[in-house]
Amino acid sequence: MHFYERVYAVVEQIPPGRVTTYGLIADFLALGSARMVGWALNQSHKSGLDIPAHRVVNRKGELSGRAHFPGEGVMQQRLEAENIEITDHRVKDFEKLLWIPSEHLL
DNA sequence: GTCTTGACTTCGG
DNA sequence: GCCGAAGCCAAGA
Repeated sequence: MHFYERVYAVVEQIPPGRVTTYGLIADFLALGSARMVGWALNQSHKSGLDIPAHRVVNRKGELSGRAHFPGEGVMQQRLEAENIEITDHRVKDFEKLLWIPSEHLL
């Protein structure tokens, strides 16, 4: 079990309409570095798995990973499809929609 | 083997 | 509140 497989497991648990951050996932899995989460998700498309990576944003609620999606604006569209409002590449009411792994997973 | 590069975060100024 | 620097750690060159 590589660390990125655990990242996928957590990301898959994020409920639709909610978001979480790289740092929270890194902390919950004790990865020691939030960058590893982003790196893991970068590999996710390669794994052929369907990971809802659009629900993972940086600590400010910005869609920092949008550039790595297949098309332009794909990340935002997927979030809007879950009733999450995006303004200027940021999640509206980010703090309210924030889903904290440690409060829901063990 | 070292060096660079990040879908990041925190701290000092 | 906004920079710049540093810390972080796994790939890829």
